[in-house]
Amino acid sequence: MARFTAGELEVMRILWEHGEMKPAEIQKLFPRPIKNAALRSYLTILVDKGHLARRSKGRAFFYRAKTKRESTFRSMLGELVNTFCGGSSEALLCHLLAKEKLSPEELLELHRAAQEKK
Amino acid sequence: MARFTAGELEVMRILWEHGEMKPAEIQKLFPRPIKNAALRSYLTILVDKGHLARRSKGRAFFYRAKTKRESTFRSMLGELVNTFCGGSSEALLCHLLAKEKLSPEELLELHRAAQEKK
DNA sequence: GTTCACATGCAGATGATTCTGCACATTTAG
DNA sequence: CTAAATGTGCAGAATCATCTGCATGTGAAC
Repeated sequence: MARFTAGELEVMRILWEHGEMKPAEIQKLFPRPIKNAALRSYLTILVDKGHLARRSKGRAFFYRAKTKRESTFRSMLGELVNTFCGGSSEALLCHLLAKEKLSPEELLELHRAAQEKK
Repeated sequence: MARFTAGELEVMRILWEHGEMKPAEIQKLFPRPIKNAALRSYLTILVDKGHLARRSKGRAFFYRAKTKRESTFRSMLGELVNTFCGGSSEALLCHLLAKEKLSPEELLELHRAAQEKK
């Protein structure tokens, strides 16, 4: 559902973490130097797409994420799984387990943590 | 490293699976109706970017993937982990374990499978 | 040879993404 | 009041992604 370009995602990450902000604040947190006007161009597009909401407060506009971090994560993870793991998460899990070099004990600990999270 | 658009990824998936092909063959396997010329437009771009190689064979051009499926997978997975899991795969693992509703036994079985894969 | 199917070459339209420049409004410092 | 700093509005340039149309070339069937 939610497909973002690299630049859009940089904006979303900041707003997911910091809540409601105005462009100049986002600009300071941006992972690379970006001009204020260039950043506002991203913001306008994201508002048009419905991913951000904005409201006037004082003399500035404040922006906040409407599209949730968690649903974007699920959507992007789903696309990855579809493309590379035949649509099932099992292959992805297997890949991660192989890569992470976990002992069975660590794995079970992780499993317990996952159960708690639910 | 390797960043693909949705359309480019559709092409790459087919070539990863089928090896070397000419446009008309790719066209038949394409997940949606696409005109031959539109498809060739993708192919040209992917060759320019270095993701595909092409060679003349008979009267047609044949295309094959230069960028490997496995490295693209790693790259996209890495980006996902960076964006949503603070750069460590652990949170992703945890998320997947919670979602997959595995029993500890199934988990250990998966773990064994992962060890073997290495 | 003629004709048809298949394949590429090329030019470019369209819209999205990314970014720039400049004008103007408002707050704050002197 | 004046000037600098900070904020937005707006117009649009540059590039890329996606797709279309038409011309041309070549092999195969007749």
